[in-house]
Amino acid sequence: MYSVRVVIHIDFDYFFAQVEERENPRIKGKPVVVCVYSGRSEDSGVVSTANYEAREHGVNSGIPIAFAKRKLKSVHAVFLPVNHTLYDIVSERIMGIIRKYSDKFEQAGVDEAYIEVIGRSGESFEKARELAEKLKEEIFTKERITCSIGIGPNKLVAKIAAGRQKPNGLTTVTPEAAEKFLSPLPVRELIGVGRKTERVLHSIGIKTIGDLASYGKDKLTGVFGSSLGLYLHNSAIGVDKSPVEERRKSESVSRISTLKEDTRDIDEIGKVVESLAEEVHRNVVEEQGLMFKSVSLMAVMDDLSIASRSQTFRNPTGSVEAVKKTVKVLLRQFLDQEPDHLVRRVGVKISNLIEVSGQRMLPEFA
DNA sequence: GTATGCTTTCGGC
DNA sequence: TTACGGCCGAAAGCATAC
Repeated sequence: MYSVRVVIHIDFDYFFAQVEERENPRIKGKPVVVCVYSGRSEDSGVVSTANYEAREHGVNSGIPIAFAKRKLKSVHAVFLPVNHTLYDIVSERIMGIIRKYSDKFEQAGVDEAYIEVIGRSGESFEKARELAEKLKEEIFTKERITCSIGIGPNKLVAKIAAGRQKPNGLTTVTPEAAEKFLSPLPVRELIGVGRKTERVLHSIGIKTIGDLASYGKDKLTGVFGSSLGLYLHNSAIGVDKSPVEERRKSESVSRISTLKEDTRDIDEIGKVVESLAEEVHRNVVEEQGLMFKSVSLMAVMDDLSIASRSQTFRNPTGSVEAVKKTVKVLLRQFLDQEPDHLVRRVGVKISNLIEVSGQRMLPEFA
């Protein structure tokens, strides 16, 4: 029985743009910008991922494409549309390599994974580092993709470690070093600390993870309650017992699309919503063989404000009609409740996914 | 008072 | 002129239960 775990977090560097560089090495060295074009006009849309050359010019994820083009006007930059099919294939191949190095494996998104390597590294962080070096090398040799790796005693420390040296980095934090490693970092780096919690922490003089660690467990539970308080205290001292475990591909499936123009015409929006409903249903029920309990409608208004409405059923269902009917009801409600804005983008989400124990569903119930 | 579960919003990539 | 995706899980806010 090992009491010390060795957890490795692997994060593929600027993944989408790096895959594009790999597919066409001639673009390497130039700024590469992978874009999501919305189709509304020539350059409408945003930047998904940019390589480091583009980032030097201030081009980062999420900025409008037109903005990025302006910033890169004077240099020879490459703008490409996203190609998710390609990135998924490359991701799966790399995940396959990572899995070979692991005793426990957990994928965390398309470009991230955790592994636990206890048996192979014999509790030695030195050995884990050698393993990680080999892993990086195999990924690069076979797939021509670099990644940044963090090694730590748990997922929390490994993940933060991986973020310290990018791109193509490798950072090891031993259990003894964990607390000192975390202590200067801002509390916001911890999972569980969002804007609101950060503000509360700041108000009681806690800015860094070190401040949090020395604040005292009891005082902390006094402020945040025993559950969150204890969680924060443990995180601050580098303690995280959450297991590395294989998980379902995702907890929810959603599709969103940008309307041809801003509108509040319920029939116009309804048509789009219906086809999104069919898409998410196909993915969840037909492709993944799951049932679900919740259906949500999401909307982005003309001022880019975001709103959503959802409904949870008492029992799981696999019915496409249930999805279509629910989103239409939610859409009608939503338009009544938001009289002041036009709708720019609209989306449908299915969540609360339920495994259907091996049984194939009868078509009449699907 | 705290835990739990649901809904909505936030924020990272 | 000022530009603006598509996902996902985390965080926050609230209601209810114990």
